[in-house]
Amino acid sequence: MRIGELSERTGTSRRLLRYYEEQGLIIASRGANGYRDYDEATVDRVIQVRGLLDAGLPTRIIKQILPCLDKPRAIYFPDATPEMLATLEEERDRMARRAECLLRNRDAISEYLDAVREYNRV
Amino acid sequence: MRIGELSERTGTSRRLLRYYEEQGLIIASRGANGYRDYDEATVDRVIQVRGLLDAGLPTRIIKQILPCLDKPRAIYFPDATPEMLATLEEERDRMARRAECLLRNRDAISEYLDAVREYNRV
DNA sequence: TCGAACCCTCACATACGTGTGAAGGTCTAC
DNA sequence: GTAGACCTTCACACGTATGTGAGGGTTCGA
Repeated sequence: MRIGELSERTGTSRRLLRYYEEQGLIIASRGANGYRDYDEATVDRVIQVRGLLDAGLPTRIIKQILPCLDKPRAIYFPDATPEMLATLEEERDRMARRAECLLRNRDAISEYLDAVREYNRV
Repeated sequence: MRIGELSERTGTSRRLLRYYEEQGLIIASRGANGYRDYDEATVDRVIQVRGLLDAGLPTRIIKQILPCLDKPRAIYFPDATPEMLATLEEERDRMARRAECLLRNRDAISEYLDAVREYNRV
């Protein structure tokens, strides 16, 4: 699939798809004419990347954690240095803290909305 | 308390404290000499703001949701227009989605780390 | 064969959170 | 009264994710 289709199917501008490639988050083979050629799985990958970006992670980190997120990651464990594992652990904890913060504040907003609705009903 | 103390107690540069004020996230009264004067509650507020920023929310949004997060927000309900309520609801849902994404990927990382550890043990 | 609709690279632009430093005022302790 | 530590505003700079457009090649249908 070419970049236009991937763009439409993921709701992501062509510019950003090229940027993600530049950052090493997705890969594309090239046709004889130089056009990028994506395979089907890239759709999901782009959606995942966007989710992580929207969740506040920089591409640098996303690039690091993506290999752990591949579905059939089974057989080969890349040269996972202890430092890299430590980084991953750290990042995992950061993510947990972020999620906690988000949920806490989400609840607070919900409470507030409930209170306002109650107030307006009376 | 002056900006230096607030900076130390929140682990936030003076520059950023001034920026948060400029963005309407915190307020400070001024002494006769022009120095900012913060009250005790500002410490918690700054920490909350930092958490939200780290969770990926822009100051624009944080400014909007902060009023709902004040502890004794009881008595007055500000002129909560329907549009603002809708925005809040939307933002709440976005936060939930982000949190979900973070937790999902956190779990994936955990799984990966477990697998690697298992692999290295054998 | 022409035009539309793709694709390419390159480069400049913007918003946002943040750093850094200049130029200068205030306060405190020696 | 002077040095040092604090404060002020202002302004320029950077990294990151994104937009936009120029200049140019390719493909395909009328």
